[in-house]
Amino acid sequence: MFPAQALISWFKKNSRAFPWRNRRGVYGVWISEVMLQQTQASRVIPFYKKWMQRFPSLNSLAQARDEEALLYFEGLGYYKRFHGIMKTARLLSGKSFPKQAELLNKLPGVGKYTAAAIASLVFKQRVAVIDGNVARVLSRYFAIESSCAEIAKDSKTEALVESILPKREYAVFSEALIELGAVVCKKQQPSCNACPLALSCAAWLSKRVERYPLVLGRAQKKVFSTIGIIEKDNQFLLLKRENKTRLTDMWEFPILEHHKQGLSKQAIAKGLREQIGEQIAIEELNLLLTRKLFSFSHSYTSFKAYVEVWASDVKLSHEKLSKKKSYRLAKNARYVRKKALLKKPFGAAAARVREYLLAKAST
DNA sequence: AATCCGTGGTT
DNA sequence: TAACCAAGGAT
Repeated sequence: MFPAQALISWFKKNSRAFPWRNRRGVYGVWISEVMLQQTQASRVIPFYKKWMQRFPSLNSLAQARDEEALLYFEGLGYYKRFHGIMKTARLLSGKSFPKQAELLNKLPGVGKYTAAAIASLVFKQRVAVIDGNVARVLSRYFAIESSCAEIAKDSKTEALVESILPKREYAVFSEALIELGAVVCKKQQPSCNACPLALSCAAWLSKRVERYPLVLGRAQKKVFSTIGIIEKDNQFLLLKRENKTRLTDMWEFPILEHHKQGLSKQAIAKGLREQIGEQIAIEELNLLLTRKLFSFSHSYTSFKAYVEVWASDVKLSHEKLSKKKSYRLAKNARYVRKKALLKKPFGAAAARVREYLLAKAST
């Protein structure tokens, strides 16, 4: 018999205070649940507070400009979440949220977990709420020989959770299971001595807690990139990542991703030229890559980028460029003053370059 | 169905 | 430093 009451009692004494637990309005729960996807609660707090202050309601969000709203998501990562939020906001503008998990699941960016969480927390629907935390707790309690991802998406897990849902306070129970995974039944160094489930936990009873859940390793690819800082009349050239699969609609300095280290400057210049504007002479771009500013590495989800940042000792001017009738800037390119760099949403790698430029008196 | 999508903190 | 991790979803 699963000790549901012990878990609920534990939760009532030990639950952490979060801003999204103050009120249970569907809008706030939705925003918090999306922000919490694959993101630790402590990191979400400041983002959530600023977001709710600026966009306190569904309608205020639906009326917002995408680029301004994206600034409030900058730094959280997995930006598809942001685009899903905006799509859903406009879809629901002037309407009310659906209350059934099945319908919530159809909203952009609202998957099985988030739909169940909203339905349970806000609308008190009796549904299984399964996230990574729950999967880990289950893997240990029942000694399931699978990875968290496999457990979470296995339909049998849903039936398992439904079978242990208590008759009363099932919404609190679901939240407690998540909280237990986050605070006690952690991946590393779980606090089994403080766990209300320990006495009947299969992994704990067999002293094999660290074995669960199973993990599958994956190799990380490497990518080498070169950024060209192009400055003209004290403005920096930026490119907006339109129609890209990652970092969609965010801004960056002209960057060329290549898969070999030590690509020739000529080849890099050519690659950058194609992004910036087709008609810039290669000779000119070569002049733009005369001085290496610094280099750094940045880890993305499935690859690690080794980035070199280059700049020029040659100062361009509008006058000089406009004399070339062949000069044409790409549609997604803008020259931006230093002070305005912070008004554009940047990914972490571009933001790192931005910090470098802002910290320096000049390039 | 396997793969991709970010980031900052921890080990 | 490299590897791993944290309240998933979409294709």
